[in-house]
Order: sequence, then structure tokens, then C-alpha cells
Amino acid sequence: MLDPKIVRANPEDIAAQLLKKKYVFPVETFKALEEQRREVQVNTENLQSERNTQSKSIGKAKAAGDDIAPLLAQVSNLGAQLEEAKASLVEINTKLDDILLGVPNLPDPEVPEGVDEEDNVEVRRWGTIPSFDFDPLDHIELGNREKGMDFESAAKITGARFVVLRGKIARMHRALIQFMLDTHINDHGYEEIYVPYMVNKESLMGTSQLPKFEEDLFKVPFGERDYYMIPTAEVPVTNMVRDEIIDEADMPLKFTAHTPCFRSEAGASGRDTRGLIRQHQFEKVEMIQMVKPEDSWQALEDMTSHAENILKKLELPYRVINLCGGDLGFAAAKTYDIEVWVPAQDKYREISSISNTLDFQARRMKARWRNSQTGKPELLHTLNGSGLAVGRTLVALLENHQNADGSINVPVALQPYMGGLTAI
RNA sequence: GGAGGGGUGGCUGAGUGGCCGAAAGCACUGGUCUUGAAAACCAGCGAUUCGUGAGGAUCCCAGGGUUCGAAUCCCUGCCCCUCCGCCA
Repeated sequence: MLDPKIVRANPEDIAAQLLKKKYVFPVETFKALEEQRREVQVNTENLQSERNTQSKSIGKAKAAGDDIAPLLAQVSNLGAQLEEAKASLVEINTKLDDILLGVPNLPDPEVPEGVDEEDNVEVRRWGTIPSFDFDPLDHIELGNREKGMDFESAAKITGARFVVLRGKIARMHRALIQFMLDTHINDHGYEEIYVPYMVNKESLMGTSQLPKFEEDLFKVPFGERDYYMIPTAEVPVTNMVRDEIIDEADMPLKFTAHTPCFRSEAGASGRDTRGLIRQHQFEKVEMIQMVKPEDSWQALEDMTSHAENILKKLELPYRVINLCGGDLGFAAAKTYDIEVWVPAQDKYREISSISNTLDFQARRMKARWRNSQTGKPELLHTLNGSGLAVGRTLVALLENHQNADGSINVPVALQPYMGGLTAI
């Protein structure tokens, strides 16, 4: 959520900045509501103040043994007025909250102008795109060898956009997870964390998947309320600091977690229907940092390099792009996507997304740290990034490292996790 | 699933329907003392919000209710703890 104080002070300016994200902020509605709010709030607080003093004097009179009947008569209609005022204040505040909760984060000035992925700006490339002296297969064909990748069974067991992995492919999938976690823990200084795969509404509000993007989530009814399957580890891990005040000495918090991710892909029917690219359930190793505000931009660069490092070790060619305003996510002020080369599609595909949300999520979550300079709690900054999406990494690995006979070379860094195998 | 006990400031922990935004301790900040530090002593120290300011409002798990007045009484939910049962 944006700082309501800043929005109030300059609604036009905020609206102009949000335009870069292709979001139209309802300036006039907001201003009108704000004006009403101010008026009704002052009135309500005056009534409350009046009631408080009256009640206090009743208490004193009673203690002194005086007759309180006339005093009671004085306050008799105060209650009804107050109730009315409170009710309309709640109504106005609800409307204002609805607006503010639906407003995306402001894009950073460094974010390029643009509408969609066409306008994203490439920052750098790494690696050499492989050239094959045979007809390379796609990951589905490669996975079919020895029934390593079985979409039919998954469709029977569950439905479309699920997969069954078997044998060496399943092992490689697991090896990738272990490799990524170990690298983040040992080389990049993250703490491993295991978290629930279902979360409550409050957590999703905190990281801002709710209230706007409920249709992207799998909901699980439980008793009187609902749980939701996590769409990313960002949700449970970031919410660790919800309603907390972190000691400055404990900053920054750097967590890495492996979790499955569940997405309804509601708006993507017909896209990437074949193969492992877009599934309802996929594994991801996530990096999360909670940092002091002055450190968050450096943290974004660090996290991006951490994700890149995984790809380098796996010998997979990639490029880093700076997302344009129109392609930027709801909570992000700036996002780097990392795209890996997918030979069968003859293009780069997203395999990681690293975002700085500044204090946007922290404000929703009331996640703060105690500034030792001021002694006061202040909002911290949260960042999240994939390091990496495991299913897509498997795709890239199979396709980029394939041989003419359909075997797959195992990159050196991954071999210890594959029992020393150099190829499968 | 059954039976009990709890949820109070950064932490621990008192709290009678009005004198409670809340005792006390710890932690923290400033000062005295000290070559410096520790200890001791003195002082300060919750958050959010409205207002230029004085000051006002709100917050004692959450949401309702009773009352002129609720941290305190009642109801519902959530969470935690103890015992019993069941169980990966």
C-alpha cells in the first residue's frame, strides 16, 4: 500500500506516476472521499471527546456522593449521535481503503516506459546460445525417453497442467532443488527456511495477492474460513515479519526456501499448454530479503546476481531484462526478469523475477525495524526473487545440454547431486 | 474429540467497571561518577492518527454486545498452554 499521507498530499502527482504502470487512479473520487472523511472524523472525535469528559464527571460525582441523574440526562442523546457519526466514518474509511488497497506500487524512475513485454529493456546477456549439428528435441520429447515425463498420468490423476516425473528426470528435478538451496545457503549467505504451503487471507493481503488477484489462487475451504495454496514462497516467508519489529542488529534478514507453488493460471488458458513451462503446480526456490530502506536497491542487484549465479553454474545462457512500467507487477517498484534460452522455442523464457517492493508490502504488513538512530520503529523494505523456478530450469537443462542420441549432459556443478553422473 | 488455563507496551509481567495508555522489572536513550568501560545512581522511554499549536481521538488477540463509562462484565471467532483420547 502507498503511504496514505503522501497520496493525500499530492493525488495528482501520484496519479501521474501510476500512469507509467497503466493504472488510472481515481483522483476526483479519492479527493471527495478524503474531504468527507476529514469532516466526519473531526465530528466523531469531538463527540467522543464530549462523551469522555461527561462520563468522567459522572464518575467524580458518583464518588462524591452527588446526585448523578441530571448528568445522565445530559448525555442521553449523545450516544445516538456518536453511533451515527461512527457508522458513517466506517463507511467512508471502507471506501477509501478499497481504493488504496487496489492501487499498485509506484514505479521507480529507472523503470522504462512501456506497455508490455515488447518494451522491456535488456540489461545484459551471458553464455552462448547452443548450436546443434542435429535436430534438437524439445523437453517433452526428451522427457519421454524412458517415460521420464508423463503428462497423461498426471491428467488422469488430476487434470491438465500437471505432470508426473519419473526416474532420472525426477532425480534431476530434485537435484536442482538441492543444488539451488545449497548455493544460496553456502555462497550467498541465506538462511534456509521451511514454511506452510497453505496460508490465510491476512498473509495474502500482506504481500498483495489479495484482494485484487483472488482468481489466480487455489482456495481451500477449512471450517468457517478459507486457506489458500501458496502461489509462491514469497507469501509465507515475507509474512514472517508481519506485525513484527525487527532489531536493527538482526538486519538484513535473508531467507531462502524451497516450496511448491500453485497457480490457477486463470488468465492464461491456451498459453503454453504443452509441456512443463506453465503448470498449476511447480517447484521454486525463492530468495527473500528484509532490509533497511537505504539498502534495498543494492539488495536488488545482489539478489539478481545470486539468481544469475545459479544459471552460470548450470551453464545455461540467459539475459537480464528491466521490466517496463506496463509489465511491472502490482507490488513492485522495479523488477529484473531473468530469461533463460529455450532452444525448442528459439527464444528466451522467464525463469526468475526479482523485485524490490520498497515499503509497499511492509506497510500492508506493519513490518518494521527499530532504527537505533531515532529509537523509533520504521517500515522496512522487502524484496523477493526466484532463484530459480525449478520446472523451467529443468526444461532449459534438458534442451540446452542434449546430445544427438537424446542423452543429457549433467553440468559439473550438478554432478555431486546426481551421484556423480556426467550424463543421463 | 473431551476437560481445564491463558492472550496486556521491544520482552517479562501486575491490573479493583470510572483516579489506567496502563504498576514493576528487563532492554534501550541521556546524564553523574570513571583514564575508559562495567557497576551504582539520576532522568527519559509504547504505537497509530487529526491539528500550525495547545491539545484531541484510537489501540490492552479479533469482531460483536451490556453501560453514561470497558483492559476489566457477556457472546462469538482465532491463537497459545496443560491433562486425557486418537494419530503421520
